[in-house]
Amino acid sequence: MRAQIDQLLSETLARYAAEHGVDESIDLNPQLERTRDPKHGDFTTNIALRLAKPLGRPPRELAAELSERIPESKLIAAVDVAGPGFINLTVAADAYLRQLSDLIEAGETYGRSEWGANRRVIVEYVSANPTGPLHVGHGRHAAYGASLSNILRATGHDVHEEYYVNDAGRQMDILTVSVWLRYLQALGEDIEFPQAAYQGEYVGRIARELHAQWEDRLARFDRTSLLKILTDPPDSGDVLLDRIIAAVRYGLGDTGFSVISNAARYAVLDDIREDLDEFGVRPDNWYSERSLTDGGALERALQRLNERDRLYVRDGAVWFKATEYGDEKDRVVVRENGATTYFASDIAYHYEKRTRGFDLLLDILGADHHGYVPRVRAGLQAMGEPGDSLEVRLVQFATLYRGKEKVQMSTRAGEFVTLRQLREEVGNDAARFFYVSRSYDQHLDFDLELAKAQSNDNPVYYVQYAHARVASLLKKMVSEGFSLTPASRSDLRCLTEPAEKELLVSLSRYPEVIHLAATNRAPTHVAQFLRTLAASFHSCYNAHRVLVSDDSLRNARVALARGVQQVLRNGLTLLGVSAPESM
RNA sequence: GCCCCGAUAGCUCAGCCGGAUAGAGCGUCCGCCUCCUAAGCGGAAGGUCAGAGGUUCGAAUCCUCUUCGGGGCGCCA
Repeated sequence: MRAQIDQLLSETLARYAAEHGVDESIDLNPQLERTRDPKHGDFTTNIALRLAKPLGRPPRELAAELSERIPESKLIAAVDVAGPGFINLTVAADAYLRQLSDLIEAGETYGRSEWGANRRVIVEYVSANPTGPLHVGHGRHAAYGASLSNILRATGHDVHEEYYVNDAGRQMDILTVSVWLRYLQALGEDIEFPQAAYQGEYVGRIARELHAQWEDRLARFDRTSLLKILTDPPDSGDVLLDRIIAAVRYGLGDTGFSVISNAARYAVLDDIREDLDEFGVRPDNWYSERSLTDGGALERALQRLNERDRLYVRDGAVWFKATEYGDEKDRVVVRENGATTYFASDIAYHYEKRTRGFDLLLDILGADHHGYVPRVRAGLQAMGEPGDSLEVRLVQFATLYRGKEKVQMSTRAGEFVTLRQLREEVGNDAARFFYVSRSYDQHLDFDLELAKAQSNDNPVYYVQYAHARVASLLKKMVSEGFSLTPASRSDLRCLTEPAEKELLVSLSRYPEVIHLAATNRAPTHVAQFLRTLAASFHSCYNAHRVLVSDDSLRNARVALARGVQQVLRNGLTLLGVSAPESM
């Protein structure tokens, strides 16, 4: 609806510009908006106000001249000039009724568009290290990334969802020795478990499974030097861990070490996969960082950078000339000890995404990565890819509260509330909705007490209830012997109450909301819209009986209720929230 | 020191590309079920949009500075 009116205005402006020889440099975007106050009609444009100065005309006169040139359309019932020079447009009542019929006809496809023109987008999100269960912060990323992917898909993008598995590097080694030390304890060895190692309960569980399978065969080597490290630890936890890693790797050999490492990784990844799956989050692909090394992609990427003269050696390390692409400083890609950095993997990974044919690489990252963005973009550019093929959305932190008290979270210390715990407490629907009810770029305070209380504070029930109410209404209609007769245009003309008009307007806005949500990468717009729509529905439902004896009026109101139900369901589905038939 | 995010009703937050009288929920107070689900609805009270400048016909919205919060700045990932 909005697009059609936009078109009318563009024609008007083009016509006016041609008649008066308007300079081409002047922005003729009509800036069409929905009105907030029904007294101002349905749509308004400020174009006369904005053009008044460049054209040297009084805004109200200009508005009047433009109004006269708006083409005849059965969409528009009235055009008024108001206030300082707004042009207010009143949409013909029948246009809304037509929209309602179209909506019911379109069903689950209502709101979809081809706007994205099949642009290939890869959305990378969550990508948590497989060193422990997902916590509440990851849940926000999961809900956001999955909902955004759905919205982009609904607006005609070719979307591929991916989870990048950071399964290489030191963190995995720390997990490995954490498991191994617990395994030693399972064997009955009396050792001090280091503070710096992973404390979580799952570490012990993996260790016990290893013990059951391997008995003592993963500890058959001389452990005296290792035990000495543990009984007389260095001050730094990191140094301690490095020594333990070296000692365990030496004692077990690469093969033995990778038995532990693989067991730990698979156990944690399986848990993450299952957790996300239950949360309705299902990436199309899990991309292993190790596969970059094993498949040679990392090596090839570094080689390519070298061929392009973007690397140099200093202090025994290999550096990438990130400053040449606007980064603050150059960055290390190969450390003095010969190990490649996480950043090196990321250059290779992002380049690899481009070679898979994606037009847009959309990364959903934590806000703590903001300093990281320029260098990844620099990496892409240095590889010969356009810098704007990378788009990064930084999700602000979710802070957890228990009532007034902030819950400290640290993966390594094992002090966290897991996503799974959260889901079990508040339910998947509430969690999904709650996570996207705040804009991704704002801090989110997640109060467990409040979420656990299952009070009416949680807006998901409110929206779902509206959906269930319609379902109940339709059942009631059948049990009272009314037939579901599609409403004719003349039936629909019975919808004359202000509350009904408000609903019709709301329903016609839905496609615009989806479009806006896609443009701004903001599923929250959908969530906010659903709350507003549900509120309008509850209000209307309370004021006007649907199952009245008058056939025309009943058919019309049933159609309106079905329209509401359809839009609620479509919106909830995009957010990964169920639309229950009864509550 | 540099960078990112924020400050809107007692609390938690919406507020689109700058637009007409700044909204909702919770809480408080007063009402509504012999009637389609009361997980609902109606009404009342509640505001220096952190502060100060600036741009503009017009600023909660854009720019600058200040204050106060949250986070980040590694040959970690």
